[in-house]
Amino acid sequence: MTSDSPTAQVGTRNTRQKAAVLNLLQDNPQFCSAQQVHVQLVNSGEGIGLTTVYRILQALAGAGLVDVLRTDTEQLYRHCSPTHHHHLVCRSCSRTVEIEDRAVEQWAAQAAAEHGFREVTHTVEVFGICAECG
Amino acid sequence: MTSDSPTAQVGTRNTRQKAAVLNLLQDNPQFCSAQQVHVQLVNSGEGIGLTTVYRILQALAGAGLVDVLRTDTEQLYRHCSPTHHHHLVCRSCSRTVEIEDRAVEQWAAQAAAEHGFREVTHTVEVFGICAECG
DNA sequence: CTGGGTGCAAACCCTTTGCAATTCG
DNA sequence: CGAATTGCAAAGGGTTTGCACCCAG
Repeated sequence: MTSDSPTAQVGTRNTRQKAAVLNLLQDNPQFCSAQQVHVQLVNSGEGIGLTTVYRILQALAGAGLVDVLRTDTEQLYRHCSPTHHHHLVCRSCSRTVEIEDRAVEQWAAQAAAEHGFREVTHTVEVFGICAECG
Repeated sequence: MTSDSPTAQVGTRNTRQKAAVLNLLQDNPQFCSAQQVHVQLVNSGEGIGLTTVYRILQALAGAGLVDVLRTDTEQLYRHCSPTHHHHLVCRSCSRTVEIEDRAVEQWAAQAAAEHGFREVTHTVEVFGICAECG
């Protein structure tokens, strides 16, 4: 938590690979796995290794530029707005909507405080079937 | 759905292994991994295979008798009350408190409804450092 | 008896790491 | 040039599966 700059540096060098990953994420508003990102990049002609995709994705997540969603077996990444928010994800088509509400934050903070917990964080994910899939 | 026997809904037979796992979980109010459960059972003299622990834990989770919490690398299981609730977990010692608040449920339901989502479910986990560890 | 349950070992699968070659600055 | 970055191959690590044996009903 040491960088607040908008285009927070992910590492110190600008490489073709980083640009490619970041680019793909910005065009894709959906959650996708590291492997999917890799395949898509390779298919679109970008020479990039799977390892590198993992490393860049980790760096981006650490920098808060992408959200991470854990499923049963893998982690999904998605470009996101820098402000705190949560997701509403369709169980069927994975369509994702960012949602936000201060009430939840307050509720979490208060519930934690009541039990003497400090340095509170929370994870919230809402799942459902979207209108299109319904 | 009424269950009189402790191993109800988890397979069709009552075995020593199922009873042992269920027993351990009931004595342990904390989240613990399948591997931890296995080690504890073996140390206490219960002959049981790791595979079996995994299978029983899965069955219990499916039957709603235990909660599942996903961390970076593993899944933690914990005996839980049958009613809907969430957890407040200490990042340091893993002490866990069940918390509940209708406001969150309503918030999630409403947020989903606003975007046309149906069959809504949600996952909420609150993390912090408990008083003892602070 | 009979089929669900068990358990060992090996397979799985996503993810991470070792290390040499590459490339940005 | 020098250090950060890349990428292949191989290791890691929790979880699942194949298959033969076992035991609750």
